[in-house]
Amino acid sequence: MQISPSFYDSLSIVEATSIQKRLRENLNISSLKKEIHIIGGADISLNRFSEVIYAGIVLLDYQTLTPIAYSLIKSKTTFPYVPGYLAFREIPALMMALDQLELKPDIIMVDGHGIAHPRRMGIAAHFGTLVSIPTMGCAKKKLYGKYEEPPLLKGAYATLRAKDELLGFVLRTKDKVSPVFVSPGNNMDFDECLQIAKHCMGKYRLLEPTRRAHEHVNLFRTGQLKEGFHYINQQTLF
DNA sequence: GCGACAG
DNA sequence: ATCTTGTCGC
Repeated sequence: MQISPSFYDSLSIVEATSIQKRLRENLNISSLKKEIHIIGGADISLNRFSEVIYAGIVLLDYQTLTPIAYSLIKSKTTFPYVPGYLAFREIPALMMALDQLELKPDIIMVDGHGIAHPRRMGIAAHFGTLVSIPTMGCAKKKLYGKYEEPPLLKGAYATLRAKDELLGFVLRTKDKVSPVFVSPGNNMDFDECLQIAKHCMGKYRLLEPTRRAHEHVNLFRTGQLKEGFHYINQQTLF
């Protein structure tokens, strides 16, 4: 057997929904009270119409936002993309990428939503209930909730909410670009989520952890990087 | 019944 | 998500 069969692939949407409702009981949105030295960025890449998915987690030094190492895994998924159920499609592969890490990050930023989800179980929240590392989500588009457009200045933000419940934030990561949506996944609170997101803003629209993860899984899919765990050669100038 | 709808 | 040229704005 080349690829581990996934339990998630056998689920129906109805079954997936009940799993989300059950996992929601395990959510813990409270301060991580821990210093962050390494942050991980998680993302997946795939060819259209293919069941093969390329997953990756890139580790960055939190202070400098410099990539330190990365884990890449090629896997398969048959669970379809259905808004609200992204976790069932991507988590099995992300779990393999995490297991393969020889160095574990203090927190992980996942490409997708945390609790900014109809049942508060976006991929980052779901992943966070399955692993021992705090998680948060950063998505490029809204899935659930309402918000007012934040000012067009980098760093400006608005709250994302459902009824009166706070779900996350809509953050302008760069002047005059569409904002990103950040929300806690598990074992982190709202303020920390926002502070971390602001800390990770670079010169691009995407936050550095997810931007680097996206970059790496794409290089992997196109054959420019190899599967496995690799430290990044910190080349010294001169 | 009609929109909205992560990747 | 991925494909994909030119084009508009700063």
